[in-house]
Amino acid sequence: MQKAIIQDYLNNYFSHFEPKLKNALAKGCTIKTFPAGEQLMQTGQYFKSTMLLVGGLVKVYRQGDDGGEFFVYHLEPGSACALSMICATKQEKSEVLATAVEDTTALLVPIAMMDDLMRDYKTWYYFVLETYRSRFEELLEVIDHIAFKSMDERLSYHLEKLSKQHGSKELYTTHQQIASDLGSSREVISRLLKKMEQHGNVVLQRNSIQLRN
Amino acid sequence: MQKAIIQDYLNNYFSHFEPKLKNALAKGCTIKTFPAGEQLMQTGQYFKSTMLLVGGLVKVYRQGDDGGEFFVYHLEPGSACALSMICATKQEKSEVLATAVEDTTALLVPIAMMDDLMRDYKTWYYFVLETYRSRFEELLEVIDHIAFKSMDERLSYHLEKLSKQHGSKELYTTHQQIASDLGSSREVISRLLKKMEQHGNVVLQRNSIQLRN
DNA sequence: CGTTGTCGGTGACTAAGGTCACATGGTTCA
DNA sequence: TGAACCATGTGACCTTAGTCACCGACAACG
Repeated sequence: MQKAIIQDYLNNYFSHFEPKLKNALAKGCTIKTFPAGEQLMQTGQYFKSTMLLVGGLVKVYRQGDDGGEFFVYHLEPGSACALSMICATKQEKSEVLATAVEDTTALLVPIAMMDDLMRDYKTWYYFVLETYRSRFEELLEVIDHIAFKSMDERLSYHLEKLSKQHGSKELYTTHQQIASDLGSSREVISRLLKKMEQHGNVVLQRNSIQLRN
Repeated sequence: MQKAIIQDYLNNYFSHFEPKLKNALAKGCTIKTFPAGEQLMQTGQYFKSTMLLVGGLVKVYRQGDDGGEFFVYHLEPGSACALSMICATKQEKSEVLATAVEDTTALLVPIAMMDDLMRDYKTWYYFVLETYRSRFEELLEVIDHIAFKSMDERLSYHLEKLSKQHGSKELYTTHQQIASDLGSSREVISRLLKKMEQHGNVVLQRNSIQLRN
């Protein structure tokens, strides 16, 4: 039965929610899955519910007028999409894109529930604020990086981050992909990676990068 | 009497708050003023209250490791500092700097009140979310600009913004100041401004810039 | 096996923006 | 009036990163 599955998810990834809150959520939520590569969110979209991630990995990014994309942050199980929370409550448009990097599972919390949850469960309200705060910080970090750092620093940092995300020193990706994430071009990234390899910081193979150090 | 003054401020700048909410705020708030140039917020600071602006203008900016600063957004009367809201509730450190551009007046809402306000007044909770959402959007806009736009576009945009902020086509500032805001250097800004002047978009004088068009 | 597509490597060039050095011309104030 | 200071203008130069053109290597697949 679905409700039991939802309870399970909540216990695994949102264990700090009190039992009553979990029950309330289990009652109102539905489960939705997205295969890897699928868009969860487009610019200009309206939301009817907020999402709690319970499996997979989601990439959130911004699109420029010219079509270039720019990586902003990842969402992992146990986190919520701050934008969907607020856009849902306020019925505002979304301003970013999100796609599933891996097969992803999310709990959909209908906006109709939000007001009640907010009023009745301090844990929920703290959770929402905390979600916002941490995304906000990530944005500030992104700004710091593009404002103050050079490409090579940003590249190292990005690789580190990907590595932590997947819990592995072996990254399966292409130079082109990294270039889009950082808003740069393939050649530049290839060159910088080469330099890093010469310094012994990485080992390059086709379709994969191994981090040393 | 102070309570009446606070009520007055609330009526002027937060007129959409319902009377009960205004009363609750008036009971718990204190007024604080900051002379132009004073820091309202440093990195690493903890908050004991959240701020509602009721007069003046505040500049929020980020500081790089090297000491360079980078303008993020302005706060005007009628808005609240999203960061102080959340940092206050969560007792987390602040990550940005804020200084008063003009003499500034703010209402301080003690964090002890936040939980109750949040629970009892839907208007307040919507206000908090909306504050967050709009700051979030501004951050995304900043990211767009540094990621996708060239310096001359960013400069024009920044001047426009300053002009709207002060409600005047005459900006009293220095090239150096603009350069810091945009994370660039004085010479570059001077050159670009010169070019804009040649195109008839601005008129330059010592310590001031007049926008045309 | 050859064809085709994707990925990565590389040199040459360009453009944007940052840096340096120094000039100019107001402003202030003794 | 002249010294000190500040905001600005400007040429020369350098670095970073983006672009173009093209190549080789590998994989997939008929």
